[in-house]
Amino acid sequence: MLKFVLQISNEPMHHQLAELFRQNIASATWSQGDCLPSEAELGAAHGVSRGTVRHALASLRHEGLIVGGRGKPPTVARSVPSQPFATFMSFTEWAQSIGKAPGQQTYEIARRRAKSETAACMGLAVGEPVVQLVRLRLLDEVPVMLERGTFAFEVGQLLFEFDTDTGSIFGYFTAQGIEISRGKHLIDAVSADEIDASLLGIEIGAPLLRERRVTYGGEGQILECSDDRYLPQAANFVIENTREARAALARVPRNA
Amino acid sequence: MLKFVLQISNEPMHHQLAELFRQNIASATWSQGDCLPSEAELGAAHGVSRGTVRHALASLRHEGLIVGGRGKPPTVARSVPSQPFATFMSFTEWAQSIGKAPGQQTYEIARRRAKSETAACMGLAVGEPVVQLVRLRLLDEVPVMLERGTFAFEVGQLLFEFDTDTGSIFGYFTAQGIEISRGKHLIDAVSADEIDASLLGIEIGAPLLRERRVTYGGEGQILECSDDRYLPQAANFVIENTREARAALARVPRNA
DNA sequence: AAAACACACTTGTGTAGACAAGTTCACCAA
DNA sequence: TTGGTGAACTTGTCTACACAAGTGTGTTTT
Repeated sequence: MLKFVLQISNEPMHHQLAELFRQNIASATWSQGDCLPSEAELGAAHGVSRGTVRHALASLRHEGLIVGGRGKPPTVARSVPSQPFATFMSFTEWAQSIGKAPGQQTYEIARRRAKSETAACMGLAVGEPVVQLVRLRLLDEVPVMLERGTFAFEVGQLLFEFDTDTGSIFGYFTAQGIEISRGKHLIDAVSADEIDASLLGIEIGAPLLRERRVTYGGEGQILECSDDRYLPQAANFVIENTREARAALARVPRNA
Repeated sequence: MLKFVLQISNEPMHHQLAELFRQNIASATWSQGDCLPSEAELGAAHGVSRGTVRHALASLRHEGLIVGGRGKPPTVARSVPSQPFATFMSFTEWAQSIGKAPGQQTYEIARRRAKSETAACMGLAVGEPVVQLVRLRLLDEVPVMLERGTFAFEVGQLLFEFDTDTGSIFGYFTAQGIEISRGKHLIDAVSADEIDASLLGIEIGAPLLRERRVTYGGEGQILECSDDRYLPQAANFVIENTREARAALARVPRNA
């Protein structure tokens, strides 16, 4: 641990400390079950006040990475940090994070008038313009997921100036200054229909892990509604929850 | 808003404030998009320091309930709070929270020696004793989920003194003083096999939403590994993530 | 009318201190 | 040897303060 290394960046000190602590956990410098150094020790080591140390540790507690109570330092609850927002929201970034080559084949991109189901999801009136896309996603050239996306027209029209076969829409939007702030994901399972089966190379009726996502911009406006169908033998979702750190996670009943 | 009402409980003030704020959001007293009162106003209203208000607001930020930055009060990001730990971990408690009658039919409960796959999941040696259970779960008498659970012997043996047809194992363990501290959930999709199909009343090969869960005790020991298979038309998982609040959530590749 | 500036107010960061609640270990008495 | 006690240390809660960074509004200048 280098003293004062944290001052090189302009980031708030408690952010830098939290990131350093996450790295210590991910690299097994602090292993699962290990006690962390005391707050006083961490403060002395980094030249910050106890309050700043506590602020950083609070973030880790909220992520469920550390647990503990009064009288003894926290212990590492688990060794795998949660995925950053961008890694989860962007297939391309995720692929790269696991050391695989992302690939995409666009089967269609079209401007359309929203039908009733789409309009409901997008918070639009029926008939308003949207941009829709069907795209196969691959890892190391192997089909993994079929993506059906519907974009609000204001952002979707930008996609006609972007080659959707070359990479990440998330990344492209971000580069265009579009703020992507929040995602809501509904996870269920469906049978592969004819299109799924044909593009993913599987039998009609095979089970697919479906993620329906609503993506929100910085003002809370809906940017995208999508339906991503994963081969379950290729990708899954992992969620951890603890009694101490509420996860933004719920099991919900279906009305049908 | 009643001044000083928060002092009636022994809970730390910042916890009480956070809970009050969550209720304000859930009850739409503060609606999505609304600005919250300023920190100074909240502090004056509740007779606490600004630091305590900020501590409570930090919890809400970590849960993704509120967003915002310098110069103006935070706004409500969404109106649905995350599910409490116990509600997510306990089918019975979840059912009750959505106003449905939970039901369960135990098809088998047995003490066995762990086979290699089970041993690996439980962190045991092959051949060590475990308690295994197959149970159908119902909502308002309608089959919803088939649960296959494997319990560490130390806790699983208690189930032979409990009627698993009457209710919640989570609740029973808690009442027996067993601390349940953390859950790890892997979500994928499978085809219904013969047992699934027979007990859930569906066709062989129909898609099921599978949740494989590892449940940890207070010392980090594994209490249970389970395989829950939901009818996707009955229940799904909803997850929200934001750029500001890291969720303990990841998409992960499968090796097969 | 539009742009720039000043000011009051807001949140975010960081420090410091006090005290309560809890843990651990050494020492002493039974 | 075992159990109890006290001290040192730990974390958790709460308050107070200072300053930076940002927002919104009113006033002045162009």
